[in-house]
Amino acid sequence: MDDISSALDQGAMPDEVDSPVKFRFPLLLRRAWYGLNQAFRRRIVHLGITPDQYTVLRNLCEKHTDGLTQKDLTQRMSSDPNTVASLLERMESAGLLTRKIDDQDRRARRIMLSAVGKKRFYQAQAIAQELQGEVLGALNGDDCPRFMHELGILADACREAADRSLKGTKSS
Amino acid sequence: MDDISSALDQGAMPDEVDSPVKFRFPLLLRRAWYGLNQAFRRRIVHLGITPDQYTVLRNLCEKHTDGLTQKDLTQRMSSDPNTVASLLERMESAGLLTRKIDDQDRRARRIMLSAVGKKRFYQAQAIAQELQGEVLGALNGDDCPRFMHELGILADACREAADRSLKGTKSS
DNA sequence: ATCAAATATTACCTATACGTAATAAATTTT
DNA sequence: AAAATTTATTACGTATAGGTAATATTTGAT
Repeated sequence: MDDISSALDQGAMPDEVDSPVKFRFPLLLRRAWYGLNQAFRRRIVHLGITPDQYTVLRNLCEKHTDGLTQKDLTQRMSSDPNTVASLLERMESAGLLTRKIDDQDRRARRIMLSAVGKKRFYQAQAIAQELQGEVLGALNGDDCPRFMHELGILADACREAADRSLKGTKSS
Repeated sequence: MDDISSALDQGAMPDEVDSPVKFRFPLLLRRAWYGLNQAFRRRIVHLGITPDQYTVLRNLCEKHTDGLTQKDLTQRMSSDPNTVASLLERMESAGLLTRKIDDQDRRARRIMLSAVGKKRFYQAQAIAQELQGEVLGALNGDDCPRFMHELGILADACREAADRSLKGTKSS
């Protein structure tokens, strides 16, 4: 504890020295995610949906055959069952989708896009693509595929770290 | 609208064709951010703080001279005044920091880390660095600096897009 | 100096994020 | 097949994201 205090009272911040603020992964990730989300939220507010609701619509549109269960959606959205449940509740009230008990598994609920939901998705998709174009335009086009590949690797590593962090608490 | 419906009813999802799911920026960003956050939250829950509270502590530790105002913190965290206000309220109740009216500007509140807050930060920092090491280890070490540079560019582009999206609504 | 515009914060609201516990239905075990 | 276990969802609680409006203060214009 004395080490800590003295390190603090001197000028040198170990964290700063090791990795300058501009290059710290969590900071950049936070900044990018919140910025992108805020931009998108502001651009689609007139459609009466939020970025997360758009994510739901997109997932349903991509798998429109028989709809999806909440569990499916939870995984596809890298989200949480509780979050998805209340999200879908609001979206059902707003008439964007329907939820009915699954025939095969009566515990599960099958989510189906409504006509309104379908329409809202396509309206928002145009905006999403425009925004994505603006943002990715800041990057050299040639660098983009490699960057996305690496971001995918890190995203997987983050999810695995999260899963590991849970198991450690429960089983061992 | 007919175009939309017919496109939907055929098998081809335009979004899928243009850019495979695995490479879409918003998806990857979401996955990485939620995963990293969840992992960190699970690893520091025993310290009685959350990832966002850690971010506050880190910012205060890096600028420990005179503390920071809520406005300063808001900008440094790429966050929102409302969010920061309630965050700090909880942290003050938890004894992690103090808030007092600024001498120069009596509208502002100057935030100062407490001894407990300082201690919690250094406890959490060790965990944060370990986690960051695990995650970044998934990436080739040589690729890391370039990747971070590019992520920084995209983060800035996202923030600028968010700012643009706000002004468009108000002035023009 | 005074009044208007800008600014830091709070108050209040809705939408997530996600932990724990309860519930109900499916699956596995004995 | 009945009981124990697993699993999909809901119920409920706390923390964060962020919009709008109100408040207090500072700054700027007259």
